[in-house]
Amino acid sequence: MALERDPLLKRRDRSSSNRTCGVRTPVFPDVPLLNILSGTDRQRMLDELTEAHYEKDQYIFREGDPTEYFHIVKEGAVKCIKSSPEGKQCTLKMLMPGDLFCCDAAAFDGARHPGTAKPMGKVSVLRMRKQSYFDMLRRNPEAAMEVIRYLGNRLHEAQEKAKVLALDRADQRLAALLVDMAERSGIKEAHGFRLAVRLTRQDMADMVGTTTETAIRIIGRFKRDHLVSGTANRLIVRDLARLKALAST
Amino acid sequence: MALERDPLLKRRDRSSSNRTCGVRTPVFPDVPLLNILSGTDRQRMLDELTEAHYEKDQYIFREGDPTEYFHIVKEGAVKCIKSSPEGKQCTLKMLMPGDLFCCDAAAFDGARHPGTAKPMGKVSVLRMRKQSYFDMLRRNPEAAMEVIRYLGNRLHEAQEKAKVLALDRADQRLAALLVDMAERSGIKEAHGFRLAVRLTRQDMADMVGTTTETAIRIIGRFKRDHLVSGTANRLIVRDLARLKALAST
DNA sequence: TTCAAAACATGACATTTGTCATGTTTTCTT
DNA sequence: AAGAAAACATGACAAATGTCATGTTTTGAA
Repeated sequence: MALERDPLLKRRDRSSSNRTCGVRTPVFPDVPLLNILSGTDRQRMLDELTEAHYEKDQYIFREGDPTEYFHIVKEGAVKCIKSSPEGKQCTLKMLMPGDLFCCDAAAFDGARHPGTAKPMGKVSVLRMRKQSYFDMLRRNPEAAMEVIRYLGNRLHEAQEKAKVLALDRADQRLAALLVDMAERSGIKEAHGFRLAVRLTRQDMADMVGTTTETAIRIIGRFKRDHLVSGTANRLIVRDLARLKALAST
Repeated sequence: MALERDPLLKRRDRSSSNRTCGVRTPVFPDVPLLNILSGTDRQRMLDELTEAHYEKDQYIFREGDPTEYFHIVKEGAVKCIKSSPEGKQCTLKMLMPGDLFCCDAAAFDGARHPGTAKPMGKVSVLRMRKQSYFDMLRRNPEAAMEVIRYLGNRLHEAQEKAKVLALDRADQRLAALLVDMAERSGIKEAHGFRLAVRLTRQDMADMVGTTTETAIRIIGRFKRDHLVSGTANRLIVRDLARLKALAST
């Protein structure tokens, strides 16, 4: 997933009012939504997209906050979390570069965020006031179609996740998680795929709906069986095939 | 949720080629997607919507089938199910009158259905070939916006479901299900809300990701505590408040 | 490099849930 | 109304997972 700047913008002098100070609007070649537009419409959207940066200990927004922006992940990983009244919490989705968020209905009227968005480390996101975003969609049916396509995929993903939570054991869910992470953000190394995102046992537990202890024990077993190695800072998925088999036993 | 016919169509002579034989195209006042259109566009959509009927033992479509239509539930309830390789299955969503399905991306290119749609009893659905549907969306940005809104809500619903599966115990999940069903399809009676949809313990188990036995035991407890009464044919939710409290302990 | 904090690990035990077997009640069909 | 099938019920036990306590290793900041 390339992260170069849009050549069109390379040395454009930006004067948009709500941009991050001194930063050129950056753009991805790999965000279909941006590539659908051309000409004035494209320029207009680029003008209204601004970049924001966050650190690990900040929140992009929290459950219950009013929805102001539509977002695109530019760099880094963002997790979407929800908590229960008892204080337990779960991670619904790990957003990677190119992912859209808040592209949906919750943002339509005066709605509030149904979950919290928190960076996994340093991240940068592109964002746009929701009114401009909706105006853009109304002017560009193809862009709206792209958002429908994206939301449809997210819905199927969420339903697949619900299925896994409903039917699979903790070890299968963890295996599925490792496979998914390796395929989405794994960097090929001598003995397997190193995960680009730092993932603690706690993070994994939150992603598959178990406790940290259970995740530790299961990953421990996986290590003994040479399916994975390492720890959060340098987690390596060693045997994708066997993990896949375990996930869908 | 009123189910009257659209007065505009009351005695129109229909000659559309792909309609169900001898049946007038029926329309809902309560489907926003249909009310957004007007004039020729509305008429055009009505002309292309046809009605189909199914019985309990049939499938509307199955996991893996090619996607041909966009659908709207007209009458009855439809469940969306997914199965695991081991043969276990879960119900992801109960679609009620007014719900759209396959309004999403899976239907875009040559994609296949990610799950199965099965009637809970006699149902009728309105449907439209996906090409016509997409053309309609491209011509009507407001309709596309409505689909985005609908998909956004469905996504949040699915994520909420994943959260509940990840964090709550079986009894809390069942309580949440009963509250939801009572609020969405409950008919007020002397001692509570009677569910309009026939729901066996098995159905409930599939909806909350447990086994039938566990569901039976828990509902048994609920009966002893006067939270519910009756069986599939006549299930009554008696104490919504206490069920709600249990669901979000 | 050192030290505190975070992450990882493990044991013992409790709780929840699943599994299988068997029997009763309700519902549906004829 | 009768009989078959589906739904509901319950017990005994097994397996999976959670909880709590305690100790070790790794990581990151001074």
